[in-house]
Amino acid sequence: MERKTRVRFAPSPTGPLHMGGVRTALYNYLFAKQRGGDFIIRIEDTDSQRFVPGAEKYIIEALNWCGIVPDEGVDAEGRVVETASERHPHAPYRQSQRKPIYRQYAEQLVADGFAYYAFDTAEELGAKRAEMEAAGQTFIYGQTTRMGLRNSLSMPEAEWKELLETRTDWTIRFKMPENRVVKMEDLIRGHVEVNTSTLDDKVLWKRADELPTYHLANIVDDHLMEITEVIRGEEWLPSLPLHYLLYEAFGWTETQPRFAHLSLLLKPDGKGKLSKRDGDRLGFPVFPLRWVNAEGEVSRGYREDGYFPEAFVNLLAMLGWNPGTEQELFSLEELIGAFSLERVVKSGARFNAEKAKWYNKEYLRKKSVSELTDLYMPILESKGVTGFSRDYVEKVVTLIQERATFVADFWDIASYLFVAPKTFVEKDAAKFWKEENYTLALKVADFILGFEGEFTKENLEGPLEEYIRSNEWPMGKVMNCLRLALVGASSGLGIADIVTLIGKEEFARRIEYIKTTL
RNA sequence: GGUCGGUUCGUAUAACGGUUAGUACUCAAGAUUCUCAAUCUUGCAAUAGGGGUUCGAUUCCCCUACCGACUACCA
Repeated sequence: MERKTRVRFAPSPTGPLHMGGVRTALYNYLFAKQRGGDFIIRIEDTDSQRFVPGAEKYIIEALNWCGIVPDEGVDAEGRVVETASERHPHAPYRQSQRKPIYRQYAEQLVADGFAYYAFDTAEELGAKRAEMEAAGQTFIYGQTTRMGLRNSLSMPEAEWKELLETRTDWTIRFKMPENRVVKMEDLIRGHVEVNTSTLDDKVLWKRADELPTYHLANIVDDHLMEITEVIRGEEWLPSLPLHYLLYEAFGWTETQPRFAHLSLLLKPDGKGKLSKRDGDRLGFPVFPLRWVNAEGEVSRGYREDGYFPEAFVNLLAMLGWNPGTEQELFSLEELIGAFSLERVVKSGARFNAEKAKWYNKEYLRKKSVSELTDLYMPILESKGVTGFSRDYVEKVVTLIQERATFVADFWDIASYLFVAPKTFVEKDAAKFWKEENYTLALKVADFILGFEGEFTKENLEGPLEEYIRSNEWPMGKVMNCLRLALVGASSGLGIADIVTLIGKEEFARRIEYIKTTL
């Protein structure tokens, strides 16, 4: 039976979504869309201790910014997403709201002999663990130790049944079978085998808050929501055998989803996975959107740093996946068409900030002048620049578009097209602002001021160069002298471009100013 | 420590037994230009080590090294 593809991204609202998380969501989304399936966002908030206010909203907003919109799930306001005309038998999508669902499944496992009640307190277990570690050993709650602990397997029935009633801090643990080899298939890694004798009895459900742990909630929800493929981070690979066993215990193996475990994003330098600290240290964002935590600590975001969402999505897609061709630039739509789990790389990908910038630069070049102008206008305003027509700004943008990586670069590249330079680069001035140069340059300035006919680059450029050449003046020196007056440095746009853009009067003003200054 | 996963230029990756080991980013040099940028050209640079299997291994197997994840009443 061919089932409709349904995948989910299941973040835990314990903080802002890391770019690695966005990549996981993206791969899920691409996989689903390519197959005409559903992409679901499920919030895994079963850990009341680590809940962070605002995190869920952040996650939804971040995905939204990337163009990753769910077919089912919750939106930023916490509403159930309604697509098309379909109703959602799978709601709610927040595990805390699904609380009543889980207990029966956990109890069913106990009844069927796949799980048991455990009454050891966290303190008792902590002490045991410390004790074993002191002796150089590792404590695991499992087949070798469970009979020596306090649970419904080791205690007389009457006794544990009483504890079940009187205490509210017990748990339900999975009874890991002994010495069984679990054979698993991963869509990315292939065949994986693990012997259950190395595994412990994981807690599935907690009486204290009447909530399941990840493992139970995950399996139950994936089953109930008819998930067909689970694409998640590599950190889950070690618990895959447990999940297989859980599907088996529930009798759900027929509809068990297929699994794919993605490798992690690594630090650009040194060892370990990419962390929040790396961004601060190396100067790039680790999060899609800016985030301010409860302590007021700010983490920068790709959006706020000036990355286009298309660029961000593109660079993320290429971190651990490749199309098998030499194409590097992909729109979301193209990614949907080209994506495949078979071409996802097994090894961890080291993030490279330079390449990230390159992507943005490419996307900036593809943008329309009009769109870039829309983005640049507010920046100009924030610089206190007013009084320039949109037409003028568009002309500026046209000239500098291919020189920039971010829209914010526009100002650094060509602020002199809006305001006269106040300072002059000393080194450049020393090199070009010499008498033998500027006497000539001032004559050229007079030529420009006296230029008749329509004042455009096309009209001016030829005659201007011709004038300098015919006099056999040194082109480079003269031009750079003028540039110094116009730009404040000996680098920048062509003289004809600058002059025709700022106009004769402003040109004259800058020439007068530099005469008195240098 | 144990379990599982991984290892191709600095980085991202291609080559799914046969290539002068390709491409992109970065970096360097040159060309071009009134400068800078852009652009174009060229260059630097890799199969972790050791054993097998094979006519032939980047590719398959084993060992070692290194990296990573997991080893919570966290996800």
